[in-house]
Amino acid sequence: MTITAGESREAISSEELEVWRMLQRAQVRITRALEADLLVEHDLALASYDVLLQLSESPGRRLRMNDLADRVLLSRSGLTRLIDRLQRDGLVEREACTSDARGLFAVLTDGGAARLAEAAPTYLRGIRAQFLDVLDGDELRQCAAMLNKLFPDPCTGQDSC
Amino acid sequence: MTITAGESREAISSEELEVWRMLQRAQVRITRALEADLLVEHDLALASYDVLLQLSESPGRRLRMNDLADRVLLSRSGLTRLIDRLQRDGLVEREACTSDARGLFAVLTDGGAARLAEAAPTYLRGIRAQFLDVLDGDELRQCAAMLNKLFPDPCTGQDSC
DNA sequence: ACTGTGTAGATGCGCGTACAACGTTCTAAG
DNA sequence: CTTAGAACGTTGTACGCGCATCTACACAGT
Repeated sequence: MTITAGESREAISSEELEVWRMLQRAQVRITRALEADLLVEHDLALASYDVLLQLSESPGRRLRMNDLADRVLLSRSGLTRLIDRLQRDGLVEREACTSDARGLFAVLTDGGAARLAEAAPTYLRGIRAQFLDVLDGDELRQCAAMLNKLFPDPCTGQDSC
Repeated sequence: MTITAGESREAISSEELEVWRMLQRAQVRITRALEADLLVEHDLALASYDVLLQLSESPGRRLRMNDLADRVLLSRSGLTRLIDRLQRDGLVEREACTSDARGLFAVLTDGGAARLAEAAPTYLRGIRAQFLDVLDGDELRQCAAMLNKLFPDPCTGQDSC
């Protein structure tokens, strides 16, 4: 393997690989535990919870489908189906966009807000148990710093309408 | 919506929540980029790569289905189907366990090892680009320390036979 | 108004996964 | 030896996701 100036051409040590593997395992493990709790206690998938949460934090409890898809890390088609289900369950409604006939808002209903409020304690408890409680303040700060480098700032959402 | 819809012992600050969310986003992002590369360049899913890798690192290039399922973070049925596919493609073979007629080994074939060797550079390059290169040595050490707390003792695999 | 390019969502389809149930085999108690 | 229960792996089934595709609409240039 050729070595040029710059670190990116160096071989990867087994320690580095191990860090990566542990990261994967930890993330999957935490996410599954969290989702299982939500599913058992509130019959709510993690993706659904995220959608409800994003909507609840948005002005007017509404978001364009496109913007929402970006925030929830879901494909457009995936979001369409998920909103279908949430709408069927009465947690969300679709509303046309007056200034752009292509656009559609997903709007959180009162029922959806209530359901979110119900589930929030479970969610927060899970995060604390699986993640936050395990780390101290310094570690959390270090973690935040690393994440900022890993995930610069893609979410400059532009809302139209 | 406020954070404490229900009562937790200690409130979770929005910074903490934000760290968790970024962790989720970063992990999904990295994993998808990695999988996309593997798929495009070698027509190999990430889960398949992991199976091949685990087998290649195991004595005799073989592992019991159950042990393998644990290491790859897959359900038993999921692993059955995945091994079906890998076997169909000639990358893996099934072999009976002589001392336990219930048991089955998944065995890496020469073709599977070759395919793994082919794909490894892509995998390693992806990890470097998405993860390792972004962090410096200190950060990597901090990350390892945190992960050890989050995921105390992952792989205490006991091989039978 | 007309046409071409781009964007917003929805839909057909195939794939991969998990859950539950099943058959087979191992193990221990009687 | 017999039998109950656990463990291993596979199969039926349903579900969620993404890709490619489609329709409807927007906006610019002519």
